[in-house]
Amino acid sequence: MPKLSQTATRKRRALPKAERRNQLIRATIKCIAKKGLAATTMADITNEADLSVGIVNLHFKTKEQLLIETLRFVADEYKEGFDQIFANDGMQGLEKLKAIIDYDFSPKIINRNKLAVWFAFLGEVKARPIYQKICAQHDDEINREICKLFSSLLSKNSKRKDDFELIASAYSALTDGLWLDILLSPRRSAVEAARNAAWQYVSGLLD
Amino acid sequence: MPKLSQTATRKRRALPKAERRNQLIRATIKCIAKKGLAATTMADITNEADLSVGIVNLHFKTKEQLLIETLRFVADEYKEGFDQIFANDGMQGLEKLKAIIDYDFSPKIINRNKLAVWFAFLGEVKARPIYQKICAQHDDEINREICKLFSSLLSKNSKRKDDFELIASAYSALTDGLWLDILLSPRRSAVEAARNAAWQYVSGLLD
Amino acid sequence: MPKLSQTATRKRRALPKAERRNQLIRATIKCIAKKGLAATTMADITNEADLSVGIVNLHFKTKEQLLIETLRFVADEYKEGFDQIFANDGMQGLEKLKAIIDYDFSPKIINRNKLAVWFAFLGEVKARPIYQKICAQHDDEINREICKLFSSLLSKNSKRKDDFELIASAYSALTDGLWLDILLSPRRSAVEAARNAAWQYVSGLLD
Amino acid sequence: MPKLSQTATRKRRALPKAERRNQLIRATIKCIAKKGLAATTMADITNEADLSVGIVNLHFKTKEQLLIETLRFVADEYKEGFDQIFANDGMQGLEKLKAIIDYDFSPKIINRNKLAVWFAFLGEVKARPIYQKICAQHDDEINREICKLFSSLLSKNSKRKDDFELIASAYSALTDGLWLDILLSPRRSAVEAARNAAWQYVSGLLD
DNA sequence: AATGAATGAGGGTTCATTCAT
DNA sequence: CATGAATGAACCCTCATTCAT
Repeated sequence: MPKLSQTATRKRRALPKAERRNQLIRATIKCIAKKGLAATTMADITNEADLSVGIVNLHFKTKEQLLIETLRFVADEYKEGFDQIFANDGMQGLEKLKAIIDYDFSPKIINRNKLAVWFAFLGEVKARPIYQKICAQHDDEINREICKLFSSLLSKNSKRKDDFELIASAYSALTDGLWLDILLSPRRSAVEAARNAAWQYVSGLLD
Repeated sequence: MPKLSQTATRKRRALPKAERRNQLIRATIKCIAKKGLAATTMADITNEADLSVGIVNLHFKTKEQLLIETLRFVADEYKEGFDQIFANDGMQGLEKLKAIIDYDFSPKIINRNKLAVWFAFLGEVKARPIYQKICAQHDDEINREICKLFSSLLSKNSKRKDDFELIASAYSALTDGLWLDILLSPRRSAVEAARNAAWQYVSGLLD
Repeated sequence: MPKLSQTATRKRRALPKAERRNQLIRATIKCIAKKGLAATTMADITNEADLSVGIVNLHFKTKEQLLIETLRFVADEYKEGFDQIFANDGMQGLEKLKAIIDYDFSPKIINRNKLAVWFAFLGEVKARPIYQKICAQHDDEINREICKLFSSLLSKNSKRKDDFELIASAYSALTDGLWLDILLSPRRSAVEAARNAAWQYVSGLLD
Repeated sequence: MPKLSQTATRKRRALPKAERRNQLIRATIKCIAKKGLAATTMADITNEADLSVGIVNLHFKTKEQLLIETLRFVADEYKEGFDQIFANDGMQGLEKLKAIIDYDFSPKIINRNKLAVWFAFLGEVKARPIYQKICAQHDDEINREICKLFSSLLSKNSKRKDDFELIASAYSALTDGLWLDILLSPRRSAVEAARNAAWQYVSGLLD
């Protein structure tokens, strides 16, 4: 039982639940990018959000839950943009692939904070199946779409026609690897080079 | 006649310094793979090594130091095998590249524990420049070698001749991405598929 | 993961495990008597014992465990003295009962700290079955002995002969009630009065 | 014609102050019985009462105050019934004592929730003088009445005539002890046995 | 009068580090 | 060299209290 009669409160606010949750998730992203997943404390996060320490347990039951929802947030955000492109029936085949590449290396995605968060969670995946599950969820859907896309793109290429699955995997892996590259070596030119590399891979396939 | 049975030694026999260090580093790798970088404690590590908690301070100044040396150990190990291939003058061009690919997806490298450790550290890179530095060190050298290799391989390919740097980056990124893929989805077939994907990429370039 | 590299330690000691445990249990008794079960913190206890906060989790897994063992300690201590009297075959019947009464109101038992601890735990019994279980364990044995004693004492009393169980319960309840009385009103004379009351009850039965 | 169905009122209709207080005290009793004094939180209480957390502060200044008033509530309730018996001039001597015993082991008093609350507070008495004071208040008056009763009952008993104070204390202690017994071992028969034990004690005195 | 989001001191617990043995 | 009991800063989380609504 805690000591009775406590000191008074200082500030005051009151926001819709969803807004507070987003505010906290955004703060979490910043902290993970700045200090790493291992070293980020609740105090860091609530400090960053300029809120009191107690608030996290009000909106997320535990720190672990906050982290999970943060990962989900980042994953969902990526998936959303991806889906928009795929849902766009105005684009077809190569044009769509081009759009995906542009998206994958656009400032919206190539944000070192978000990349850092993404790879921070990936780094814990082996030890935390829940992270794995969250990542896998979107990955499967994305992979299916990419497969379909390559399948149609390669349908007329008698030589590569049957390799579309392998090629789709390679394409996805290439993207992941290029992202990691960007995270590791934040040269200004890296993003452009990465996009070119992705594009070169793709165009090389379609000769 | 001396007694055959000896009294159990309470204190472990002193081992050569280097051996103890290796023992601890191997335990660290196992722990990080099992529990993740964030959740691995000194007690976990010394338990895994079946040693006392005090011993780490004896061989490594701090936990941080042990982690750094663990990362270095994994990085060095990879580099060593890589260098052996490159130092082998008996192989040339495509043969060498083939050897590299075989190596990159050989059981020695594709060990889920080591992959987990590798990506665990990469996940903290943005927050811990020291990790970044350790990774970059080898990466630069490796990249230089890969560049040289592609430069020579593509020298007769008028169309791609000037893109060897881009291609080398793409190749490295592809490898990283495929490793990540294997870590994330440990299907038995993944390794073979990954090797094929890498090889397909390479062979596609050299048509 | 906690911050790496910590500050140095100040004091140093090293006691046999059992001694440390006893030291902590004794400190716990003092704290509960002084501040109550609800308000006693781990810091209070380790302060009282002049030890560091971390030590409790070294010798007892949790605070709850420490509390349980403290209750057990107090209960065992009482039972031990009780058993000594009952095991003493030199005493018989009334003499033995007299010895029990003397014991029940001797300074060893009538120690306000221990009484406070005892009733503090009893106060939580409805909510914590584990406390209940610990108390019940000894109580059953003690009750059995008291029953036997009264059974033999009353065997020649044709009027009360069959009520020995009821009387044994009443005797035990009376003792509990008198202890509570002493805890509540710490007049100096209370102990003597309590002993007299117990004795009067007993002697009244045996007229 | 007015609509028959009314919109649900978001805010509870204001209740007379006294009623809300009682509602909260009753909830407090339930919670203490269920979770113990130490583990009962304001949230538990307001939940149990199906009210908002803020309301306690409105009707009781602090948690401590609510607890104190809860103890007072239980104590007052007992005293009230007791006083009614004593105020009843229709009964005299033994008849009155019989009524007291019946009352002490009637379902109104032998309610495990209330017993639990009562002993929960008693368990904290040494540490919280305020609880002690509340208990003592009634106890003194009750003891005086019981003394008077035994004084008159024993006036013709030349042997015990002067022991009426000791006997009154013993009687009260016996009752407390029997209550504790009931709290600890909730066998169905315990209440009846307890009443019998109390009655046997009393009748034994008056032979 | 009533609500419940927000606060933050304080709680129990963990764990890297130290050092007497 | 090796051990492991001891330390204490720092962690996550709880919960009595406040106050804008």
